[in-house]
Amino acid sequence: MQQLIDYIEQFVKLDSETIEEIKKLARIEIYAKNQHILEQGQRCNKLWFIKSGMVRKYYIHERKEVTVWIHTENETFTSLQSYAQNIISEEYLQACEKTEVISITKSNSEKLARFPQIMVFVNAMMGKEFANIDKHTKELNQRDAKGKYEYLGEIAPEIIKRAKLGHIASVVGISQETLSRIRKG
Amino acid sequence: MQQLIDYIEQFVKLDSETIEEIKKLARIEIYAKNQHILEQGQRCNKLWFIKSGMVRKYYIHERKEVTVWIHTENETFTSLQSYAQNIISEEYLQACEKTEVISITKSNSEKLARFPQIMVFVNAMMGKEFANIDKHTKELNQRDAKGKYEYLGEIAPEIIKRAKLGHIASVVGISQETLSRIRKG
DNA sequence: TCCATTTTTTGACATACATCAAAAAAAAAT
DNA sequence: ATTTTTTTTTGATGTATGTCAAAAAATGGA
Repeated sequence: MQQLIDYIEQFVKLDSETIEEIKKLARIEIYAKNQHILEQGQRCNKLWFIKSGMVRKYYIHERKEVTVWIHTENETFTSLQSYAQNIISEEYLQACEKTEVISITKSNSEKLARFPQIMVFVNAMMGKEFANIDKHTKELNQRDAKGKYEYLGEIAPEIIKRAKLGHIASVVGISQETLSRIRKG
Repeated sequence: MQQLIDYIEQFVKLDSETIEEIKKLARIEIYAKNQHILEQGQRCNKLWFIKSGMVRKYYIHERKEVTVWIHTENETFTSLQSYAQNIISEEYLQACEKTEVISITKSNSEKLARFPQIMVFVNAMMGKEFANIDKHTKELNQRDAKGKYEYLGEIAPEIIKRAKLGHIASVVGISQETLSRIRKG
């Protein structure tokens, strides 16, 4: 649990009461390699923080998987559309490796909302996340296949190192074969 | 000003005190065709709502303009990276037509934050905006040039009708020539 | 109304990348 | 250790779309 506290404290200092409350409301979950954390059609009512492992977010388009993003240690994730709007998810969340996460349910996170520090954290995190997505989308659009791959390497080296070729290719929107050729040189 | 009130009330009912405060803190601004509302390098400290007209958000990449989005009546806009993180903007905001907007400065919007209804509105709007960008990015990536154009037509018919060819092409990430050919049939 | 500027269209051409299929390599299972 | 399955690599081929350049059309000003 300490890892999550440390993560939050990068954004905002927490007092002990708030820390206690977080500890009370958060849960540890463990997923095996390839196990799904969330499946398409389910309602996503949790936020997760990765203690260890790797999680892939993807959806199916015309019978093919499209990997949206891959998260690693000390990152948070959720299926945002589903979580924020309480609709069923179009996305799957899947552990790529044996993965240990800390989860907070939506109703528990709403209990935390009365702690002002938590709201500051949530807003800061959302703002940062939003700005990042915005930036990455622009960067990827402007580059050719090699450039896309290299850009991903800059902003997310862990993905490049640990994820499978096909998943990486899908994240940046190129074919697996093209990525294989790029890697050769 | 009533237009903005109506817009907010789509998300949340406002009491008269809150309405008065909004009226006090918001300002009307008028921009001529092609006039810039924000330039690259400036800090963006306002949120805007369009009463009438059309606003283009773009940035320069390798000496060429890349149009990010085009907003029309009854929409809000800002340069989010700059506004949220208080950094200088990489984006320009430009009126495509004679445009009338309602603006609220960041410091004034922070004054409004003590009205709970306003916070509900801001969160709902941000969540919706976030989910939209997420969705549109995915949709556009999956389609060919014609499909991209048609998708834009579905989600933003006003853009298709009123914006210039080159700007529309840039929004969906295809060349102006290709879009011209698509339109021919 | 005519001229100047901007925007759109058209044509010719080049190429980056997807796709399909099959081989090779790596990982997992027995 | 062998076999099976999964993942990655390699080769051959096709095509959608970008780019460049010039003409046509539309727009706006004087």
